[in-house]
Amino acid sequence: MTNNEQTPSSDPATRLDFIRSQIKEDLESGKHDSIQTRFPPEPNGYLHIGHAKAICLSFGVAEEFKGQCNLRFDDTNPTKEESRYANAIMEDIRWLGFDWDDRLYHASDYFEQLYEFAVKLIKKDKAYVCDLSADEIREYRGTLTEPGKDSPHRDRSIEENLDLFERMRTGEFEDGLRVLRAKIDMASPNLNMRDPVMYRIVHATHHRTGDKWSIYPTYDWAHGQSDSIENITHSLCDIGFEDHRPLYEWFIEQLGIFPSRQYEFSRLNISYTVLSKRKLLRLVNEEQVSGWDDPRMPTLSGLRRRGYTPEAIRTFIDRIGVARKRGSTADIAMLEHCLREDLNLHSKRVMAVLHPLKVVIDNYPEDQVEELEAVNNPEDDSAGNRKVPFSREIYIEREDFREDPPKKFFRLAPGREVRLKHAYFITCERVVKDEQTGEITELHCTYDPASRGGASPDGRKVKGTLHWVSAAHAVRAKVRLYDHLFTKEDPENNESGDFVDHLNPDSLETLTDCQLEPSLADAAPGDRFQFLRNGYFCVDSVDSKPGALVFNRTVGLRDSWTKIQKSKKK
RNA sequence: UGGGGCGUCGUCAAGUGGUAAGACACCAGCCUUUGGAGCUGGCAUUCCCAGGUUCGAAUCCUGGCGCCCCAGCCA
Repeated sequence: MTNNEQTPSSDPATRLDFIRSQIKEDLESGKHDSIQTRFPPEPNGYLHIGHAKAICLSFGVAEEFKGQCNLRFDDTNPTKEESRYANAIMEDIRWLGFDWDDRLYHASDYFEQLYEFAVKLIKKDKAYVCDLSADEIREYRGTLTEPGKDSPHRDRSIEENLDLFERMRTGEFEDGLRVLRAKIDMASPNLNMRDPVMYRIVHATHHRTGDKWSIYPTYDWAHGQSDSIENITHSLCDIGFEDHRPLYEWFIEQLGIFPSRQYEFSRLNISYTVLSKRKLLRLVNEEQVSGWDDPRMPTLSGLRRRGYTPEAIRTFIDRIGVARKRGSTADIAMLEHCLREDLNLHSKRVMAVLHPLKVVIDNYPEDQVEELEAVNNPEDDSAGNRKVPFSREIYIEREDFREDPPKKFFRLAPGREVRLKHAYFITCERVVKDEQTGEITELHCTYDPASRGGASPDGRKVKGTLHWVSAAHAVRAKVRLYDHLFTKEDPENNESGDFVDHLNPDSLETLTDCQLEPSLADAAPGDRFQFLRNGYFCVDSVDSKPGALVFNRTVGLRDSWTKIQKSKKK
């Protein structure tokens, strides 16, 4: 190496994880001139944030070390895979910010080559056709502590194997009647080496190859060989495949093809959610959520609809790092922190009252309307200002008033003065209640004209600042408040039953009578905002319509008031 | 009592023989026209345990203990 420009970071604070260290070493030693990775999703479901880790890693290291990352659909099981999934997967990867240029591949592109490889193995007496049933194969495999037994078909002649294998391909046999197996070692302590199945007979229409094939390769047989065909130098996968590595290498060695190498990293788990396709599919099928893109789902499409930014997800993935231990769970608070960090910098602030309480400002002229100046984003001067209408009747947040305020409650109460953000100081003079129910229906206040804009006219302090919306100008909208999908930190690993039992019954609360400032009237699907003092919200991309806006709460603001209250209750 | 992997703060995670990074969370305070943001400080005398080697060990050796993964013709 004449230079070390390929090192992604010279910052000593940014230590390389074990994968990047390996790559760096392979480049410096001259083992590889450049690196090639791949992301190999199976098109049988939607991508979730666990996949984002794999995507960021495989595409990320390729970028950092000036190599390439292919997108390869691992479509070896026609009974589970569909094109619609493939399309959604591509959309999600692009949304995250990665690109495979013209390198879109499919394991099914290699079926013919794989078949020839298999014939080669048969000719080397390293593979054979086995007539045992699935159950029998399981019995013959032995157990964790006992070796397996050789299949009675293990010693078939090469000619017979060749003939049978070809007839498997032509579709002569029924599903499950025979399989092609690698001839390795039925006594291996590694179960994966006990003559693993390479091909099974499946008469099903494949979403790309149609009815051309009646045999399909298994993961173990297809994956490593596909890697090798694409000259993948570093095949990154999750740690569940660790035990498969000897098999991965055995196939490559027997075939004498390009020696791709597999490296395993720990899969991502996140507290208060589940990250397994099988479980997510179940939530969808059982209609526990509205679909794969329900904003509560940890799928990329769900997170996107919820209002997450790709930047936040990528930052999160960077920060949790890469290691190779099993069973590590990132705190969802970390994810939410990365989200807020990004949203705080880039979201326009607006005022929206979620639980409206009417306030009449008695000393404010009846028909007067003022256009008050409001800062769009205190974190970003270039975001500019906007005008917000103010009038005699406004809405404030119901929880911003307490008739009998507890200690440290800085908001409105009888006789108390607070600031209306961007507007005036008001003092609560009178509380109007429903005679029957006792519910507070209206507040009467007076304002101090000298405090226009929210400035203190004489230096007097007000502890609280409230957001508000002019009643006459407000835009009514529906707002959905989302919370964690599960009530347990680890719903996937709970001895006390099924994970769906721990679904959070309050994961979605829909508010139908929210009052928003008028600038929001023409917000478009996907637009993100910070509702002042409330949190970050986005316009729902599916259900929102002009004139009937629907917002999703992406994540709340950090809320130290709620924290104070909770700690007092203890 | 088969094989593989892993044990460093509540969580994620650096550290590869020279005297425990960082992030999140948490706590205290400052500041504030968002109880937001920002800022300051605190937060592992100790690295699963026990021995050993060494001037010196989270890092090396020995022996324990604990947790996770593998018995699909799924990936």
